[in-house]
Amino acid sequence: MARKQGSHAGITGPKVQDAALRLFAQHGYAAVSMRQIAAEVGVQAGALYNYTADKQSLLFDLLRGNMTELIDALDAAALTGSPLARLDAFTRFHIRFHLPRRDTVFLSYMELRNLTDENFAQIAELRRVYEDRLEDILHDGVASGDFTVPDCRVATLGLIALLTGITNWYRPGGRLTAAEIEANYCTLVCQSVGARLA
Amino acid sequence: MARKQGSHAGITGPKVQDAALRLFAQHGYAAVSMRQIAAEVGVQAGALYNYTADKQSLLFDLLRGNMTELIDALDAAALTGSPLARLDAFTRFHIRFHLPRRDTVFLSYMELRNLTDENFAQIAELRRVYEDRLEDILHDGVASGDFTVPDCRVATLGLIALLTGITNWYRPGGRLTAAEIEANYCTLVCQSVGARLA
DNA sequence: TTTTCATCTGAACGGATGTTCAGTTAATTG
DNA sequence: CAATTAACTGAACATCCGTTCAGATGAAAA
Repeated sequence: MARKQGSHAGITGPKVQDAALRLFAQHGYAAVSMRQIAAEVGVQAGALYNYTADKQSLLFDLLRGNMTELIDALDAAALTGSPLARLDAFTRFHIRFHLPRRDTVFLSYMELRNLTDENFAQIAELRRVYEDRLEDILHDGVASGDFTVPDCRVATLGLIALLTGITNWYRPGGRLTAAEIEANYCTLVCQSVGARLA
Repeated sequence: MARKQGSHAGITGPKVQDAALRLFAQHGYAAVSMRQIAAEVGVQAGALYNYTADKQSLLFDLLRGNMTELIDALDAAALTGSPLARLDAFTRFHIRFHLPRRDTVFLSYMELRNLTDENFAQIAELRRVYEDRLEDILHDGVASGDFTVPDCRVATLGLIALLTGITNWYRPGGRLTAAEIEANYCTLVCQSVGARLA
C-alpha cells in the first residue's frame, strides 16, 4: 500500500508541522520520536522525510516561523502615541499573540538548547530584534520623563519574562477571561516602569 | 576491575547528583543518557543504580531537593515589617537564592513535564507553597492600602516569572553585578504593585 | 590472615532511535 | 488508454537506550 486516497503533500506537509509542534511542546523535542510524529499524522516514519530534511530542521523551522511571525505582527501593529500608550499596546499585543499559541511559545523558550549552534544563533537574533522593540519604548519613556526605570535592558528582559510567563498557567475557560488577564498585566507592566496610570 | 582505589559511596553519590544536574540542565532530561552521566562521574552505567532507583528518580530527587531547600530558606529568612519591606526582602531573597543555582532553576521550570504524574503533583504542590508566601505579602499590602494590585494571584505568578527569568540571561561577570541586578528588580517589583518607593 | 561486604565492571537484554531506500500505489499527464 | 510521477510503505541499517546481574575487586572487620 502507498499513497492513500486523496492524500497530497499540500495536506500532509502542514499536518507534519502541527503534529511536531504539539508533540514537542507536550513532551519535549528529545522525548519525541519521528515514529510518534508519523503516527500522529497517520503515516510511516519514512514519509516524514518528504517534508523535512531531518528532525532538527523540524524544530528549527517551527521556532523560526514563530519568531518571524511574531515580529511581522508587531510591525503590522505599528504602535504609536505616548510611551505609556505604546507600552500598554505592546503588552496587549504580546498577550494576544502568545495566548493562542501556548505550544509554540513553550517550544520557543524551552527547546533552544536542542538547536544546533548555527540555528540557535539565528533564533537568538530574532529574539533580540523583538526585545529591542520593547526596549525602545522604555528608552523613550525614560527620556520623556514618563517612566522611572533604573536599567532599560534589565527591565525589558524582566517584562518579557513576566508577560511570557502567562502561558505557563493560563488555561482557556479558567477563572479569568483573556481580557481580564490583559487588563491585569497592563496594570502590572505600566506600574512597574513607574508610569502614572490614567 | 572493580572498586577503584579510594572510591566510596559517600563520594560517588553526590557526584552522580552533580553530574545529572549539570547534564540535565544543559541538554535536557530526555536528551541525557545514563551512560553520559556515568562517564561524567567516571564510572560504568550500571554503577549508577547503586545511587538511584532509575533515571526518573534522579530527576525527581533533584527537583524536590531544590524546592524544599527553597522553602526552608525562605522560612528561615522570616520576612517581617511592612508589606513593602517584606516584598523588597522577598525579591532580594528570591534573587539571591536563584542566581547561584541557575542549573537547578532551569531544571525546575523546564523539566516538570518529564516527571511522572505523581511526581509532578508533589513538585507542583511545593511550588504552590512558595507562591503562596508571595501572595500573602501582596494581600497584606492591598489590605493596608500600600499596594494597588487588581488580582493578587495573577500578580504573584507574574512576579515570580519576572524574577525567575533572570536566570535566563544572567552570566557571572556580566555588565551588572548581582547587587545592581537586585536593586533593579526591587524597583521593578515594588513599582509594579503600585507601591510608593521611599 | 581470613572472611565479609560494599562497590564497581562488563556484558547482555529487548527494544527504540534517526535515517535511507527500493519498491508499490494512486493520481496526473499526454 | 499508456506513461509518468508524486506520495508513501515496509523493511533494513547501525547505533543507542534504560536496566539487570553474575562476577571481580579492594577495603574493612574478625
